[in-house]
Amino acid sequence: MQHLSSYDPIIENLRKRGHRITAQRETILQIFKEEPHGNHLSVEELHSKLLEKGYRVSLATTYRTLKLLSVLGLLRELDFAEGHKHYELKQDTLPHQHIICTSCNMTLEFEDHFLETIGQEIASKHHFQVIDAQFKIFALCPRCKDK
Amino acid sequence: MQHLSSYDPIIENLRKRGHRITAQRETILQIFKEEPHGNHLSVEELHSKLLEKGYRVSLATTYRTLKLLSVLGLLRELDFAEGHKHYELKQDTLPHQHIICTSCNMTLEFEDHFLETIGQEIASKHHFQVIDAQFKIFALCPRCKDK
DNA sequence: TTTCGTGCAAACCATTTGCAGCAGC
DNA sequence: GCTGCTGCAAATGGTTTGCACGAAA
Repeated sequence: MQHLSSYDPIIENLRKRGHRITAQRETILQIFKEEPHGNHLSVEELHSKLLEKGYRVSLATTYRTLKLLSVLGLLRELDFAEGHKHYELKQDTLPHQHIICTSCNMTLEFEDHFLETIGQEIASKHHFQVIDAQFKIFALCPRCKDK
Repeated sequence: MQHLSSYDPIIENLRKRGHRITAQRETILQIFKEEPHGNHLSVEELHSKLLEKGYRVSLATTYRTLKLLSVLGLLRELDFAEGHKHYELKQDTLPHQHIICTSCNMTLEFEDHFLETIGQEIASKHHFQVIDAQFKIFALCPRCKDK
């Protein structure tokens, strides 16, 4: 595939670490960039969007790409305990965390001005190097709690 | 099975909500109570301990019991993103959270004096009813980060 | 006696993997 | 041209489920 020279920090990151820039990887990144800010996608959702748009990327490659980008710290891997994982771009997103309804699986993002910092402090106290700090509130949403 | 009249809040909770008190459920709770404070067990670990001690509880029942106790809010369901869940007793444990090494899966607990409160505040602002607030720091442990 | 809970084995489903061919560099 | 990446299909592994039997209340 021919690459335009448009600079992209994630692509650069991949290149620097010796990973190849393939059409599949660029396409997957493209989908994430088109998502509303802070939105997260499950593997199936991402794969469906790829197919809808006419790109032919196998499920296996989708899994492999998401895993790679997560390990490299370019994606955030979210687990809402409903059987599959969700992913969101890490760059450009304001720090935010999630409330998950354990009944209907609805999720809600809320801004986070200081949890990030708290995570850093706690980690360095124990000599750990932070990759991602996640605060998850499992709860019943307004609709479900009234049942 | 004959029950001694020893009072146990979890057993009482089950009884009140119309669930039966079976030998399997009592045994599983017993294992958790014997664990060091704040310790968490995977389903397989729990099942192995059951068999080691001579109790015959099927894997299926182990899964069903853990699910039930979690939904009832008596166990805390923890997901460390390594393919399976962990569980810990919710009663009697001081609020604590986890740092997880994404390389070797080692986990470390740290006390938490205020994250619980923060979770409550955020949730009520959005009219959610908290079940469990989990703060997880994914990081590299001292040993793994030097590789 | 009436459910509910359990054990067993089969089913499920998200994710991973072996391998041959293709593409990035 | 070398090697990593991809697609495909099969394998894997944690978790769930249908069903008949046994136990709690």
